[in-house]
Amino acid sequence: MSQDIPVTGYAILGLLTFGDELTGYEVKQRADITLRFYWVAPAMSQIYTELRRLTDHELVAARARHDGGREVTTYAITDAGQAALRAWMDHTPAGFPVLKHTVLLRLLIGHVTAPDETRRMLHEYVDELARAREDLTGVREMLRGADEPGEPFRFPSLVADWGLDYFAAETRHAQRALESLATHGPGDGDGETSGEGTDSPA
Amino acid sequence: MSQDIPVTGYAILGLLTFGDELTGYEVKQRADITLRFYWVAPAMSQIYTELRRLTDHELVAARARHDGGREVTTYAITDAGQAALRAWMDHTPAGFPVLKHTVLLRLLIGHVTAPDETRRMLHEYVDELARAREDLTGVREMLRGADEPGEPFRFPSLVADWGLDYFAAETRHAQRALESLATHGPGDGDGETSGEGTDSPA
DNA sequence: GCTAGCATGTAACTCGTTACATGATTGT
DNA sequence: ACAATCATGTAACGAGTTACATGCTAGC
Repeated sequence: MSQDIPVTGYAILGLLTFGDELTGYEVKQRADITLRFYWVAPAMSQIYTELRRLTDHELVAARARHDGGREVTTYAITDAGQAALRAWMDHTPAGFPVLKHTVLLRLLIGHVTAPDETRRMLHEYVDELARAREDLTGVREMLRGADEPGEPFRFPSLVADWGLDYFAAETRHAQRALESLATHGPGDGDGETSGEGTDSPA
Repeated sequence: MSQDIPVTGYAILGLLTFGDELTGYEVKQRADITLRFYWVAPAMSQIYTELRRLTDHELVAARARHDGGREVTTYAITDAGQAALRAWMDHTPAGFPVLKHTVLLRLLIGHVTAPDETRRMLHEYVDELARAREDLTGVREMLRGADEPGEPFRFPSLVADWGLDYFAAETRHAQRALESLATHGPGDGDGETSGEGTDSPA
């Protein structure tokens, strides 16, 4: 029944399972600190579109509130919404994650540009990874105190830890690539060519 | 000049920098073994659309051939295409990779379903990762013999190694999550709760 | 008085997908 | 002969983006 909800719709529905009743604006804020790391940070307009669709399907209930004199609409998940979310979790395959890795895409065709350019790109990526780790660490800290089994932020904490490990791993991979590129920089051609690119890390 | 080419267009352009002149069909095959792991595996129709656009911009040259009696069109990158690709590499930021991680998305809201369901999902993910590693290992083997600095598959090899490490890391992360979930399975509540979720892997 | 943040939407557009349609060639 | 693979496209559609438009409230 009603299979026509995009994944982002379920993601938003999921954000509404953590207790509170949120405005579209607040949903966006939550998405920006959680979803953005391993799903997407949907545009505001997309949030409202999705909330509209979920309301039409009666998976969320919209309620008009008065915050001061201003009209705001808050959204809460309904019982039907809980059921639909669970059905989606249990009966549709998760599928394999999709990586749109712009850095790896460019590294793949590194031969079309100067080595320095590629190294610069990798260094920038390492810097951005550091920033991402800081941000996610901040989020992780916010979850402390309610991250034990049975507590509300148990799963978000699991995911945040996974994400932090992922960023750490990416940093290592980028650094390894940089090392591999550094041994053949400008005015540098010899040294042992046999034993540094095949660490066999598995 | 002519900034209106989507990233997938540049990706295809990049595939054409490895020497040969390819048909749309062959581009698709190349994309399926390389791009699919860290970018996308574009649909055939998308490949043709993109080749059409690149031809219009004169970044690739289409040539009608006769393979037997059948008309086939092969595409080769032009000098302008080389220049455009290099300009894109050097003057547009790579940006941060986007992860559409369906497994993590579902893990985030693990509290809406049964623990067994979440564990099943993670086990399936581990299985799929194993298959992906096999596939990518096969690709990696094909690159051997031309993966030294200066050789054509140097960068693709770097990327394949990165990808293999990434899959290995994901497998570890999934297994860690499984362990963390297993300690509180049905009819199982003790064991040490203090020293297994905070390995601090950095 | 002004700016920044809160709050909600519409319109145009692009990328990319699935479904459909066609036909030739090669191997069994 | 028949199926699988090679090869090329069109059409409809969907998800998500940017740009635009509006207005309120709180703090400086």
